[in-house]
Amino acid sequence: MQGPGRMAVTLKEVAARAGVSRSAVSRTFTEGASVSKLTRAKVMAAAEELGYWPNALASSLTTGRTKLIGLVSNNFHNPLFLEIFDLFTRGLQDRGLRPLLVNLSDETEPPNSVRMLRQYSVDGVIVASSTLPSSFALAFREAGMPVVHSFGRHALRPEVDVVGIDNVACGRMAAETLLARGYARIGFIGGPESATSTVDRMTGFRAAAEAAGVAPELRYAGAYTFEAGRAEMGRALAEGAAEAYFCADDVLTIGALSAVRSAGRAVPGDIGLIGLNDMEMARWEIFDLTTIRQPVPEMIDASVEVIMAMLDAPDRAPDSRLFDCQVIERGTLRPLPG
Amino acid sequence: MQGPGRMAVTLKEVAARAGVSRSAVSRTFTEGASVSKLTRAKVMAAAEELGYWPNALASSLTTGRTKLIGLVSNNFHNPLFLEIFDLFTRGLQDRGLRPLLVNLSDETEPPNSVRMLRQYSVDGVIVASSTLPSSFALAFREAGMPVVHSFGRHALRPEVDVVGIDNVACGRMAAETLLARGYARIGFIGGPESATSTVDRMTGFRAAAEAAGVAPELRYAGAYTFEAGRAEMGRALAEGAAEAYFCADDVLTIGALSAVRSAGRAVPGDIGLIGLNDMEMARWEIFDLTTIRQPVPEMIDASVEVIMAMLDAPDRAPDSRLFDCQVIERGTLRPLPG
DNA sequence: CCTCGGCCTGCAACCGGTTGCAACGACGCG
DNA sequence: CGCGTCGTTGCAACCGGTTGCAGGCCGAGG
Repeated sequence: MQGPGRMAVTLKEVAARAGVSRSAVSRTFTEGASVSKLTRAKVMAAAEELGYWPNALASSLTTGRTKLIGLVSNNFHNPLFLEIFDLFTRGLQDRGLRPLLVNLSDETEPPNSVRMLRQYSVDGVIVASSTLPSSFALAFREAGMPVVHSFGRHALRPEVDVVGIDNVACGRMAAETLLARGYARIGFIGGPESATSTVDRMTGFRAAAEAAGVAPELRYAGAYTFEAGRAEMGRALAEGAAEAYFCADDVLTIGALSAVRSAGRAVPGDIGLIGLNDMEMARWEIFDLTTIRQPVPEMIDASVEVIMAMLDAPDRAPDSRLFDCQVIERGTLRPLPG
Repeated sequence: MQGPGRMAVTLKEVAARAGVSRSAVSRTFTEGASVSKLTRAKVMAAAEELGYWPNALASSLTTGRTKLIGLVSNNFHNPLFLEIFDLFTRGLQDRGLRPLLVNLSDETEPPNSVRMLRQYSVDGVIVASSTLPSSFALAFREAGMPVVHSFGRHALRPEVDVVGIDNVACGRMAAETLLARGYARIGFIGGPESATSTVDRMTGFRAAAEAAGVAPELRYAGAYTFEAGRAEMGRALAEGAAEAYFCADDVLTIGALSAVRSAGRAVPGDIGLIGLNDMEMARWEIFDLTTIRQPVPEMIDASVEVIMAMLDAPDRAPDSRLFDCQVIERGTLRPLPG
């Protein structure tokens, strides 16, 4: 049952033991192939005794399928991404796919990663990042791999499949939420100015604010990190802060919260904060963040489904799937009047 | 230069274009093979034009090396592990290895994962977990794969390679740190009672406390999570808490901190806390955790080195590499007297 | 009883590389 | 000039599977 363990058992050995041809063994392990009950039984018995399982890499040579999916990201400092990796690995595993994790933190040009992913003949690539330029996803697609860019930027005629949220709408939603609560002077704290997520959220935020006749304060922390959020909020406080801020990411919001508290001011008493993502930590009582929830599990599920679909129909026209976000009321904003 | 992109270019096409045999092409791309300067140049030119790179999986068939390393874990809810994944992926990538990420959160028995890792012929396996039972690492080794258990339990005659810390010593260090600061009634809050890390840390803690003539309060939160830590600290407070606690993990400590603060008591004024790990978040000003630092980057570097060594000498006797930990003084313990 | 069709089976070629081996040419040396 | 050596090359077999094809077997139908 357990098999000899040490070395890998091959098709040939099973065939010999079962007294059938190698093809028969192969067919026993291939979904939908034509094998008689008897042969299958003999093969299974032999396989069981030897502890045989087909070598996925060898079969990929002829089938052209490795069931390997490149999971590429550069966000290894945002706790949200631990949740994301958890969900992606489970989602892929559940469907018989294997994530090949690629860390692009130090990479600025696509060619290296394209080459690597090609060398391993991944069946598809999931780019999970809100900060990687879309040139990466595009380069993968141009190299002939099915790609989905999760947490990427929406476009009307996208060049690669995107699963994301409407960042402009989220920015608008944030501004409206603040205004509805009677905050008059409001501000935005973004991440890297180069990240489309920050740009779009700012755009929506500003538009909604201006539509209501207020000119928002616009700030950029430069990164989606605690330290960046804290430092930027520190500067805001020094310059006479607004009454409430929309921080473009929860971890940024937590940094801002920290800065406000250690300046001896209260949240939401003195300054209101609203974040974005609703990562697990946002629920932690010590933060109790009011934030805009991004439906991460649903988005990841959709991403995996898109990749699955592309495995069968690689040349489908790319599509953009947007998910609705929703304000989660917790304790960093004063309540709605009335 | 970029090549046609669409489909994968093969050895044969390069050989044809360069006007040489397939072997010549293969040898051009194999370190240390015998090829003349002229042939190599012709091959490289052809390869460049076609955008050829050898298929790593095909070559693995004959070489027996995939350069794939199984990175298996079940800790997808502890922010420390995001740092760990970051460092592991970089460390592996830098050495030309590729992490195949395996999420064992729902898995209780090794056979499934053994089979999966064998199907993909990984060259080695890194078990990165402080809560997975050692039976997993052992099962991988028995299936013939080089294994290193990172953050695993130390043993004098280990059955698999281990890279870790001396948890008993850490427990002792924690107790001594608390006692040196004049805390008289001290307690321990562990994670899952089944995790060896919790057991060992408790053992050391209790031993050092008893050696000083104090009987520590022993508690178990049941998991290394914020909520568990918060709930357990809540119970401790309700039952009349000790003066200071050693929480067996930083995220647990943060949970405890949250409970203390929301009970209207102060840290470290009313209750002292010391954690373990020194994850990034511990430094966040809002927590400012006094904690025992585990040298994670060094440990991961060592783990990767061990795996590399095993690739060349798979039957080396397993060894246990322990790293020293160190108390990092921050703001959750009162200062040393005097 | 013969024929036809469908189900199984094994043969052999193939997937994209690697490698042992023998042959080949150039070169140095006696 | 003959010989041995070395570096280089291509052939062919092989890694562990898959799959088109043709042939064998069987039962059903005429």
